[in-house]
Order: sequence, then structure tokens, then C-alpha cells
Amino acid sequence: MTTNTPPQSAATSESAGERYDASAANAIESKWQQRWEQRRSFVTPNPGEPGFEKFQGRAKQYILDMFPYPSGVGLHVGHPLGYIATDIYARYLRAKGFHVLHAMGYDAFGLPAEQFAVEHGVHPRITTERNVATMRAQLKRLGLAHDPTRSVSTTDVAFYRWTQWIFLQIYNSWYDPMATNPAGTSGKARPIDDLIAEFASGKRALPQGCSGTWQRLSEDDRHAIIDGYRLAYLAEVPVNWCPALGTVLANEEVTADGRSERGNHPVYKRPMKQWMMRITAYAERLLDDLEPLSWPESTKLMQRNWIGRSEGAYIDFPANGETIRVFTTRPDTLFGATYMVLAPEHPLVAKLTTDAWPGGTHEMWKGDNPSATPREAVAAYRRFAEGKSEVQRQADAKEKTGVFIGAYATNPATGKPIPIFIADYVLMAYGTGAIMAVPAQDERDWEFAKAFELPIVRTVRPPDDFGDEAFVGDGPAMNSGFLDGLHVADAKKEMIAWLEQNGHGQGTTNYKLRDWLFSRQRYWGEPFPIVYDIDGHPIALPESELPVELPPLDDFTPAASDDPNAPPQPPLGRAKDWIDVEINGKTYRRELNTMPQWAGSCWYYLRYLDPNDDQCFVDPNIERYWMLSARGGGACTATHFNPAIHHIGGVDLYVGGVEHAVLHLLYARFWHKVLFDLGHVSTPEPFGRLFNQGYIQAFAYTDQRGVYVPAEEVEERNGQYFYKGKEVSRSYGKMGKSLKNALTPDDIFAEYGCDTLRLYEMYMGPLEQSKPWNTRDIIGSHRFLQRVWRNFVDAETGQWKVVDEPPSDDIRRAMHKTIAKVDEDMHALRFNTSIAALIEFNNALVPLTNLPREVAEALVKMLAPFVPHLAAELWERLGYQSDVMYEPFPSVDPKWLVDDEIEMPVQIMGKLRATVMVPNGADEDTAKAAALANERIAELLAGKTIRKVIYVPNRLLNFVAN
RNA sequence: GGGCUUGUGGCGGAAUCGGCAGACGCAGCGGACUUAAAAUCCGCGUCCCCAUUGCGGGGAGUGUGGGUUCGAAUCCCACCGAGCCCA
Repeated sequence: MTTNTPPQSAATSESAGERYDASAANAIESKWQQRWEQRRSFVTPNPGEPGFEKFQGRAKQYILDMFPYPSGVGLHVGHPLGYIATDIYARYLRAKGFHVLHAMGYDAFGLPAEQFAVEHGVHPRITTERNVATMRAQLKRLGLAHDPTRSVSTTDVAFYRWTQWIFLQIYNSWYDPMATNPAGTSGKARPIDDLIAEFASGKRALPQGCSGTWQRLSEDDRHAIIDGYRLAYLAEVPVNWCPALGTVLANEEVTADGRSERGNHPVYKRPMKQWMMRITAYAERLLDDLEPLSWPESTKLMQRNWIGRSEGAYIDFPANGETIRVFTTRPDTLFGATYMVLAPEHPLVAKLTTDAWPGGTHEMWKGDNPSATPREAVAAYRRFAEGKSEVQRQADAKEKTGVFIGAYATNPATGKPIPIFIADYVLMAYGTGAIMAVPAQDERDWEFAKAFELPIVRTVRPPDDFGDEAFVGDGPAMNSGFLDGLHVADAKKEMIAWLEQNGHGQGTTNYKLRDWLFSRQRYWGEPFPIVYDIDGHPIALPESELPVELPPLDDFTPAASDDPNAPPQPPLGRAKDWIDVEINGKTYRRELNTMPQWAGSCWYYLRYLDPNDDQCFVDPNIERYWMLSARGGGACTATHFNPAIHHIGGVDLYVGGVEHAVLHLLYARFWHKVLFDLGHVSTPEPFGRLFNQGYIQAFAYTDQRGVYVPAEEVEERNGQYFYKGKEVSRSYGKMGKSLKNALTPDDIFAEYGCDTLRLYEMYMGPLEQSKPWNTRDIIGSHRFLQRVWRNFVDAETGQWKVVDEPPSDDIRRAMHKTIAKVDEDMHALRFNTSIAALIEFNNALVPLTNLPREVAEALVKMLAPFVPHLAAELWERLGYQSDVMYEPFPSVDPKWLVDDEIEMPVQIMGKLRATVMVPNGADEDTAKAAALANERIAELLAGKTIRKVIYVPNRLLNFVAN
């Protein structure tokens, strides 16, 4: 027997001797982290770069985490859950022979740094860079194998220069629904110059309402027409304007009672000129391309719901010389439309409202003050509706409010006059901002009709026992002239044909998706590469003017006001020297808004590929190398996307929280598709496979007032909880600052080391599930690593236990089964069960006095993705200079996966009665014979007739007998 | 209100295709080692009933109630609870 002498390594000879405890773990971890840095172990060469030869011919894998915001308070143990998972997976893929890209950057623009700047006068760049440095150090301490040369930050001028460049690409494009995009489907972004050329040459007709030729149009008109096509455009849109904060707010930043979430200031719906992104042009493709993506179905569903495609029709209702156009998904119910409702902001309200109530107007239609004229009643109602946020209007929809505007429209199907109301349950932003109300077939219309005593005409026959309410189901049409007897689907088709023939409307597809509001009145964001000429036309800066850098400021506060009508004054308005810019002798004024935080996260994954390129946002060859992949796997050298052979999405695995299921993913997909259409990227989708990790949750405690108290300082006594001697109540939620239940990784490092933390977080349960943190449980993961260590190093003597001897058949069989299990679970990111298999295997090695080298090496290689530091140390002690990270993962020999004998459960009438040993793969007769030879089975079957025998080879035998 | 997800020991979870429920870990209990403790190792570990000197045996059991099946944690229906999204 030969016992290998492990090489003594200087860094660990004293610290990591016989026991794997906290100080040994920390010594090993810092040794290897330093060494990885010196060796540049995580640097991932691009094709053509030095070091790439090693990866030539390997298939690529691009593993990505969602872009974190570098918070000032640092990480808690919940944050790195996903990062540990991707690190393990990326390390595993390297061992499986892939060239793997895994990097981490920072989504560093945003409100907290700006707020800090406002309050303390520190420039946001200083706070941001400090926070980024802190977070980098914390992540490095976890041993994450990110390529450090690819770490970008959205706030780097060299980064946002290209964010601005992409904005220009979008601004200078329009969507041609008839053109074919590079994936071969219809609809494509094209350069705006193409459109101008088509108008100029007469190839394309000018939009409706324009007379004459392009050449005869005024400069203003040409601008207006072209801007109406651009994918980024300025529009007057109703926004959540908060004068006290001096900024517009996103819907989710407004509380249910119409105040700002931060500061509780009043928020007003106000039309303001804002930059918009025409994401609606891509609605159809964003919907269709979801199908082939390997994403959780629930996430796809959320995106589908958000896009909200509905088939229906536009119907035109004549009213006093005007035409009210409505969108409806139920054109078949037109005969039942007994009144109309416009959104209070609808542009026709002012024109149609009459001066006096028509004779016989119902008193309750006139609003709160019966002596008011229709105009006064309408004005009063509009004020009432303006005071509510969109969220609130929808939440209040149970209680139907509204007012008659004194005018009637004509139902084109019945020819009858129907009254026109305004009501806040109709939203300007959905459809056309007007509806035809069919109370018999719509619940909200039913309630409104009941409240205002409006007529209800059933046009779909409900079942006989149906009650007194709206019927939204299918049934034969009634009271509907030419539709009578048809069921809903057919009636819709019939009605659309009738509308189109008679010029009353047309079939159409509507989307709930709105264009994307892209302006923010803030300082700490990307400036727009836009200036305004003397006439106020927006002009895109040429690429040579990029980057447009943020000017220095002393005061970062947006101009606040108590007056809801005060014009917005973004902080950039204070940069007097910066605002005006002279180009070719003409003076222009800069755009003062900045881009939203979404902008950088829409394309950061492309910059990781080629982070230092100053000629290009990403080099096309590099982009293709990392993003394009063949469906069956394997290296891919194609130069163009081909839907028949390539994956639709570029990133091979994208891991992040479900909170980004809609907006971030939708915005990023949209930008990616524009870049794809314009030929800048090679795949139609950015993220081929998506995985939503769950949250780490933790107990939180509130005192009598309901205020959260620091969870760390709460003591438990007899099932009750106390904070500073007073009883507190326990609740449960996502770990974080607001619940005061966060726990920093540093504490865990000190007590156990980061390998233990990594292992514990992965062992807690399935990655996609939220699960509770339990500090008490970590010890189990630590003990496992200690047992591993003791299997290599004798705890008593410090003797190295690895020997050059083959393992027993049983151990070898256990080893191959473990490899197979770990390998299989890795692909699906089921790390909890891989770890359980490793623990079991390691436990099986405990009784051995010596560890056969074959087993030792396989175990280290399997552990390496999970606990890279410990594995690296053991690998070195096994006598290797190489990096275990790049060693091939152990392979399974199928011959060791099969047992000679199987313990076969025997059931009688489906109840387990005994187990018998049978040869592997035994046929039914053999198994039956073995079972009948069992004393107990024979006894139980005595006197019964065996009616049937169910035999599943190697699984079970069941006698149906009575 | 609608949609999606989910419910398994004291706790986290496993059972991946309808085939031995509770792998693995935590906590707990018992034992070995020790002067003692820690650490370690070995064993026990859902509930009820029968038997008990010891070995053992039976029944129920995966939120609740039903169904399909030789067989259900797994599939179907209804209900209850939790979480998320939309309203």
C-alpha cells in the first residue's frame, strides 16, 4: 500500500492542517481567491484573443445573471442566491467542455444615489462608484468565477455612450409592417431615411389628411409626418406628475390614493410632452416569439397578458356630425348597445356636450347638482376623475359613477339613438377611449345600466336557469336581426363583414400594451443625444457628438412646486453652460430629460461580450460567436441566423427574480428586436432560456405598534418572541431592509467560510422556490464539508488517506450512480438533490480507512462547482498543478449503474406485503416464483384466486387476488 | 372577481414517467467513546391499534371531500388555505 504524500503548500501548511473549521476554510478561500486572481483564471478570451486556442472548437455557453443595482447597504444573504447558482452551473459547463462566458456588471443609474446626492450634496458618481466597489468585493468573496475584465457599469461614460447610440438607432428608424425581417417573418425596423426617400419619390403615399406632394409640405409638416413614424418620438401623454418632487412617476410609484409613494405628495394626471418608444409596433412579434423560448410558462403568460392581444372590431357611431369610434371584442352584441361611454378625457367630449339637457332627461343622469347645465356637470365630473390615479379608477370601478353629456349617438345596427355618458370606468389609454355599452353581455356595463336605469336588451340567449345578470358566455344570438341564431364566434364574423360592407367599421386586433414612456425628470440617468432647433424640432445629434456627458452640478434637486400647473424643470436645466450647444454656427438647446433606468439594462448583456470596444457597441464577429447557437448544441460557425437550425435566443441561461417577468424582459426584447432588424445583432431574441429563482425569506418581528424591529435582536422564550424585554409578533417575508430581517454574508463567512454558505443556499430547496432562511441549518452543510475533509485527511494524525488502490465494486457502483445523478440534476439546476447525492456518497466513504484515488478524484471534481475553494485545495493536495475548474467532469460507466439484484416490492391488492430479492431484469415468472417462495406472501395468498398479476420489471410485483 | 403557482413529519425538503411516502439535512431521543463536556461514530425517528420477556404484526396517513386505476403525493372534479400576476 502506498500512501501519497500531499505537497505542502506554503499558504496553508499551518492553517489548514487537520480540521476543516472556520479558520481553515477562510485560509483556503483567501489563498485560492488570490491565486485565481494572479492566474487570471476567470478571464474568458474572445475568438482571436490570446488564450482562445485552448477553447477552439468547443461550443459556447453564455450564462447571465440579471443586472444588479449596487445598493449602498451592501448584500444580504438573499441576494447572491442566483449568482451562486449561475456560478455553479457555469463551472460545471466548463468541466463539461464548453467555452463559458459569465460576467457581472452594475445597473448603477437610479434614484437612491440621486436622493443621496440631493440630501448630502455628494455627487452621485462618487456614491455609485463606492457602492460598486463594495459589491464587487462582496461578490468576489463568494468565489464567483466572473470574468473581471468584462465588468461594466451603466454609469460609465464609455458604456452610456453606446446606450445613446442605440437610442439614435431607434430614433432613426421606423417600423414597416410589410417588410420582411432577417428571421423571415413580416414586420421590420428600417432606417427613417428610407421612409423619407419613399415619400419624396412618391413611392409611398402621404398619410391620410395630407394634400399635395412631399416637396410642397412645410418643414413643420414634414417633421410631424416623419416623427409619427419614428420608433422613438415625442408625444403629449397623460403622465403622473408630482410637482412637489418635480418629476413624473411610474404607475407603480403612485399609491392607490393618488399620492407619491415617496414623500406622500399629491400626484396629478397631466398631459406632458415626453419621449416615447413605439414598442406597440412590435406587439405581434413580441407575442409570437415567446412560443419557442425556454422560459417558465408562467412568465410567458404574464408577458402575453401584458401585451393583451384581443381580436375585435372598430365600430363608428355617428353623433351630431361627429363620429365616435369604439373598439370592442364583441361586435356580435352591437344590437344590444343601448348607450355609449367616453373616457372623461376623450377629445370629443367638449364638442358633443350640449348647453341644455334634452327634454325628459333622467334626473340621476345629471350629476350631483341637478341645476347644473350639461357643460357644468361634465366639467365637474372631469375634475372628479382627474383627481384619481389610473389604479384608483380601476379599483373604484365597483361603484359606478358618470354623467350624461346631453347628446345622443346612433346605433348603426338598430338606427336608434342612444345616450352618451362620460364615466371613469372607461380609460383613455385602452382601445379608443370610448365604448359601446352592452349591459346584457358585460358585467361593468350591466352595473352601470342598473345604476343609471338604462335599458338592457339581451342579444345572446342565456341558459334557461340563468339569473338577472350579464351573460358573458356563448349562446345563440337573439334580438339581433340578421345575426339571430348564430353563436358568438360566427356572429362576430358576420357582424364584422356587415360593418365593413356598410362602412360602419372594420375588424381589427387591439393590444393592451402601450407605448413606453421613456423620459425622466432626473439627473442621474443617460442624457438624450437630442437637441432642439430654434423652432423646437427635435434633432438627433450625429454619432460624432457622442457621448453626451452629464454636466457637473452642485444641486441635483428637481425644481419642486406647490402649483400643479408649474412646468417641469429637470435638474439638467441648471447646467446653464451645457444647455445651449452650437453646431455648424447654429444654436440648439439640449434635451433636459434623462433616460429611465431600464435603458442600460436593455442591452448590458451585449456589452459584456465586447466591453472595451470604442468603435462599436459590440463587434459583430464577437456578438455572433457568443449569441448564435445551433439547436442541437455543438460549435457554431454560421454568419447569419437561420430559424431552421438556430436557437431563437442568444443567452443560453438567464437567471433572475420573477419581479422582472414583464417590464425588463419586454423592454430588452424590444430593443433586441430593433437591433436585430437593423442588422446589429444576430438573433431575434436576447434570452433563449430563462430561470426565475425564488427568494430567500426570513422571519420578521413587529412590536405592538406594528413597527418592524431588528430580527437579529429578538429572543425566543417558550415559543414567544421578545425584543428588549417586550413581546413582539412573528411574521414572515422576503429578506430585506424594510422588514429588518436581513443577514449579511460576512457573518456566515466568519463562522463557516463561503464554501459552506454556497452549499447551504443551494441545499435549502429547489432554486425556483422561495424558502425560509434558517441559520440553525447551516451547520449541516458545514459538517458535510468537514466529513469530506476527514475522508481525505485523518483527523487524529493528519495523515493523507488517499491511496493508489482501486475501490471495491460497491464503492465504485455508488460512485457511478452519484456521477449519473449529479450530472442529470445539474442541467435542470436541481442543485439541492445533487448535493444530497454527494452527501450520501461521501457518507458511504466514512467507514473506509483509506480513500482510493479514483474515488477521491471523482469526488473532488464533482464538488468543484459547488465548493470551488475546498475542491481546489484538495486537487492540489492530490498532486496536481492544474486548475480543477477546467478538468473534465467525471464520466459515467453505465456498467456500474446496474445492480445484480433488485429488492422487489411485492403487493397484494395494491398493498405492500413484502420485498423479495430478484435478479436484475428478471422476467415475470422468475419474479412471481420468488414472491410465492416468500413465506408471508404464500400465507396471505392461501385460499385466494390470483385474478391478475401486474409486473413492472425492476419496480414492483402486484397480485390481484381474492 | 379572473388567471397562474402551491399545500408532504417538529422544521427545510425528497419521491423527475401513476409503482416501497418521508431520500438528504436541521432539531430531538438513545447508545458508544470520555473523569466530564465538546467533537465524532452508531442507532431511533408520522399517528393509532394489537402483542410485548424479546422478536413482531395490523390499520390509517401527503390541506379537505369525492372520482379514475390492480395501484394516486402524482391524473380528474369540488371545496379550503397560502403566494404571485392582472383587475
